[in-house]
Amino acid sequence: MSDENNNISSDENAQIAQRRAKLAALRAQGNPFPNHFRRDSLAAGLHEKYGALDNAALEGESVRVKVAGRMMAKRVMGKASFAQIQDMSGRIQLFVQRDAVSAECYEEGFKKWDIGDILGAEGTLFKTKTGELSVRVDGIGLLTKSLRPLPEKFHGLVDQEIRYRQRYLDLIMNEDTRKVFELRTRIINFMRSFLAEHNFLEVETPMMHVIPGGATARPFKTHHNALGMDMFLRIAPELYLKRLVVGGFERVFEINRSFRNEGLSTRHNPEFTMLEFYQAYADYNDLMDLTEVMLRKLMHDVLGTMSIACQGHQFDFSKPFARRTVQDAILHFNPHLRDADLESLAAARMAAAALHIPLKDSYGLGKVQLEIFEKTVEQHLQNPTFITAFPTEVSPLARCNTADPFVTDRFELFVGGREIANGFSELNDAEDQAERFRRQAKEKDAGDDEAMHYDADYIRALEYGMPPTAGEGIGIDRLVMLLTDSASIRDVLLFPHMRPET
RNA sequence: GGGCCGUUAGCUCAGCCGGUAGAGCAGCAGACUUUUAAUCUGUUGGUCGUGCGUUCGAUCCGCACACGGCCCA
Repeated sequence: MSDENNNISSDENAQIAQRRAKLAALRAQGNPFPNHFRRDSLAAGLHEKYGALDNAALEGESVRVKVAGRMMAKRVMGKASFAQIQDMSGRIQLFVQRDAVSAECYEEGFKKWDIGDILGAEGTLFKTKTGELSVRVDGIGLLTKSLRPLPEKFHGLVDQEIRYRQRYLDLIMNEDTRKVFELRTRIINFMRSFLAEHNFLEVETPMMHVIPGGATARPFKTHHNALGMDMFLRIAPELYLKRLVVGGFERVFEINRSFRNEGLSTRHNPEFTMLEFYQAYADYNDLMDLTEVMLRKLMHDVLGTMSIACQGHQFDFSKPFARRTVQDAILHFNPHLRDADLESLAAARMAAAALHIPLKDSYGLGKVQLEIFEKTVEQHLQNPTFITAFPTEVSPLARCNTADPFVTDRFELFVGGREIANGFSELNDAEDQAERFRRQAKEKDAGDDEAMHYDADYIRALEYGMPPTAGEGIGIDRLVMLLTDSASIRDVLLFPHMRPET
């Protein structure tokens, strides 16, 4: 180990120096980072089990406990002190008396320890005269010396930047933050077990792709040294999951990261978590039904409510989700438009121009319709709503509708004006898929760097035959934002992407 | 990418018309054996985000940059 002078950070201050001096004194007496203490209780468990008893009953049972955690409060009153330690479950108060732990331990140990230090303590449970369940400590030790002072006890840590950059500190200080991430995990666990119960097989597919596919997005590029080749971080797992359906895994899902090389915003992080699942012998209507059942059960089981408040709006999951097509939705929210305005490219372009929606010359009717939809409809889709029949032009992996091949058998689910899920009956016609890849490749050659590559192996897989299948992707981060009332994706990512500190 | 706002002690925040900075908490020293934002007495702590400019003089005014927040594309 380096000595004290070699290893100091640039933001040292007097308080840290004082703690380093205390640590140096501890080192002189022995190992200041012992790892022998074993607790037998967590704070929340004690409150749950003994919180209802009065002091007479508690003292009568003389319950011995060993607890450990970070000291978050310390109130010294001469020869007795109160402290609060925080563990993974919550907080418990310690009552530390000099005569119960020895004068040596009290004066030279406890009184010199700092808020933020990690302690182990044992003793018996009792209730103070104000009724707080506490441990009457008869043995206590320092388990880890903390060198940095914690934020102020009352206001806590408020600075957004520090909360994101030093999430560990945010988690120490803010119970709300801990709750968000615990809920995130419960949401993901729910979906995992829901799908497993419905006979879906969880799989892991490559995150490093030679041909990035499954979405229209710019990829991150990396390089494989031994193979001497560029590779891409995946923008979606879709094409690999469908290869597995070809292979006979007729229900598969994956929950993991994808990467898109785009800007950062309150809704975009370069790496984000998607759930994708695929079900053979099902179509997009089956998946809408499944999604509705899954989200309702998620609300019920995990949140315990069918109505959620997010950013000042209330969303109701108790009623059947509305379902309407892209065209119907456009007409509904633009009463001045009529069917004819969406039926030819020229008319749709005029309608878009009247709405001040910028278009590129390359856009066909489908893309123009989608632009109008995004600019005039999405924001109004507050309660859960499935939008169906997206134009084929903007759905290169989806199966065309049999009656109207201009659109695909595809849906997106919107809540609070935001897309939560995207699913469709899969295109399993290898020749049609090859033709769509060729069109995408042409657009890529023409300069659209978000257009898809031609994936010959994927076509080969389809040529063996993929059963009729429907697939869906759910943006986990955005779903968690919705369910935790979070304004920014950074609030639901433990370590959101940040520019380097200066 | 554009607009607006922010950056002052470890943390949360003040700081008037430009005259080298304050509070609370935390820390340090002391008192205190049922406190809980403990209390009481005393006290340390600052390259005011970075750089340039204007000025006799800049935390304050101007410009640029960095990071963050909000809104827009």
